[in-house]
Amino acid sequence: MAGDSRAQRPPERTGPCARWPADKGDTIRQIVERAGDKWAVLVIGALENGPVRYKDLQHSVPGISQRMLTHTLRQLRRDGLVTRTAYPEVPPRVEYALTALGTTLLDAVTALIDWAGTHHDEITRNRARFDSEAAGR
Amino acid sequence: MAGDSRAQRPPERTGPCARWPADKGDTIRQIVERAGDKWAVLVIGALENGPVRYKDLQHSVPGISQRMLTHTLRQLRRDGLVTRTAYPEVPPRVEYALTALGTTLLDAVTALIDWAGTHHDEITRNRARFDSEAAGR
DNA sequence: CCGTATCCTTGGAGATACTG
DNA sequence: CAGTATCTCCAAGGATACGG
Repeated sequence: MAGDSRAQRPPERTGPCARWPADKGDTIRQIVERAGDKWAVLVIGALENGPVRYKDLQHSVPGISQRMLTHTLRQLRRDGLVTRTAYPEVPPRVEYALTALGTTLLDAVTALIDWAGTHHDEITRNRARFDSEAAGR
Repeated sequence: MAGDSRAQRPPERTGPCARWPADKGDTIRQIVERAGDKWAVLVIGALENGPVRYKDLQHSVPGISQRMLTHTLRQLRRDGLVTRTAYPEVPPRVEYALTALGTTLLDAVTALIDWAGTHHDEITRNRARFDSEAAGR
């Protein structure tokens, strides 16, 4: 009916894809993407062995800018993955640490990194082959 | 006069952070980021139960654009995670399927999704608390 | 039906300077 | 020392139209 020439942008949500819980889908995606976020993963990794100060984090995660460090820490705090503790001293000292929840995420991410490490060579070979076939052929 | 007014992006690599293998670091990161890539994960999930045609993938992954579907499939093929099979018929038919390697990645990603599902409520609560504290206070 | 090529918008992310 | 505010740039991603 009503021949809508141009399907008017159905506000279709990400949709019931395959297997995941559709209701929580949005949040789940955000969380998974956090695990794929370069800076978030690096920061979490840097906190592995206990509390670290802001400044030290900048050194532990070399390429990161202040902006991104602050931003990432805020996200992680918001999700309850890290805690922030400010000591009322001079000079000011602030320490960040993983929560229990954060530690479990680190474990999950570590599993993924292990997978990547295990198949690293195979994937590199696959890419080389694919590229040469695409180019040369 | 070589006036590089603006420090020209030192090609500083991501650097020896924390714990991962520094040599393979770059590739590892790319692979992990693939697991955090929304579309890649959704496409892989859609391929879980055997080969799927291009057109059907568009429906299985609702929000995706042709551009991104094609692009994602190309990446996944390049890494050797999916295969492409074109049947010389009319109308043309092309099927994509997970490789053995792709299946193992799906497992790893599924673990992460499970983690997200398990802690979904807790994280949602954390966020709500954080936001209300930040705003109200 | 299966893609590729093109245009265009948006926000992610770096550099810099300033405040508590 | 620990952050915030502001500017800018670029590339990821959506819409669209066309080619095989």
